[in-house]
Amino acid sequence: MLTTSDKPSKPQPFDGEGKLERDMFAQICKAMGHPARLRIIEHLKQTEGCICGQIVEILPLAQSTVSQHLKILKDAGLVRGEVEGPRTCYCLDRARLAKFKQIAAEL
Amino acid sequence: MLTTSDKPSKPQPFDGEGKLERDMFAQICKAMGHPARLRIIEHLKQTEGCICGQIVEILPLAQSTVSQHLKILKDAGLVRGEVEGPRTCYCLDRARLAKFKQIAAEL
DNA sequence: ATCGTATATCGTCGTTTAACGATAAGGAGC
DNA sequence: GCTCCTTATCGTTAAACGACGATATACGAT
Repeated sequence: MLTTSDKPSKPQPFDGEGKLERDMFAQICKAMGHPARLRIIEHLKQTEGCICGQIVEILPLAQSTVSQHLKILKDAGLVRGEVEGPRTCYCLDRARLAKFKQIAAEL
Repeated sequence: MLTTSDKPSKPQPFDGEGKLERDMFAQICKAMGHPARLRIIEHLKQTEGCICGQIVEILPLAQSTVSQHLKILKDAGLVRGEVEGPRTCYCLDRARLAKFKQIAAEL
């Protein structure tokens, strides 16, 4: 938890408690720390699952670049991709996004 | 705003409306996308202004590295540093943090 | 004026990111 | 079987990051 905790008074390398959650949160933040990826999240938010190709059309970026961004979002757990025949359908992991919001809110 | 907007139906380079706020939010996210910087924010949160040296003691990083992290946080507007004689007192910009939370919440 | 302390900045190095084009892999349809 | 179409991955490049030590700067104190 990122809430106020008892300080261990020992200057441990990075603090044990909260470290895992902090690292996770940092990864999500990092994933969202790029306008193109935020744009993708916004779009996914209001479309409830869409084909990768559509995302490519929205952004002024090459298809391979968009694929990279999607991978980063997937690695952060913010997005899931389900293969659907020859194409892939991406959708927001709303639970994950909610988790992010929750941690952010108690920051 | 990151809320639902009318789609311009033109694949503009990145979409005009919301771009500024999105870029700003992306910068803040990026700044928070590192465990050490999150750690700094957490500490600043519960100390209400503290000397740079204290932060250096908390983190297992060199003084110059910490200074760099503080600069990044300052550039993102999350932190303010006031020179106080020979030392510098850093404190959270809580309004900025609130802004971040607000945008995050309406994501 | 000098010394010591605290902080910022510089220069460097290795790693990662962001972008691209080109290529491979996996179906759908002929 | 081939041939599109869609997406992922590879290889490359330039730029940015993260870390460090060393140095410069700015004050307080002696």
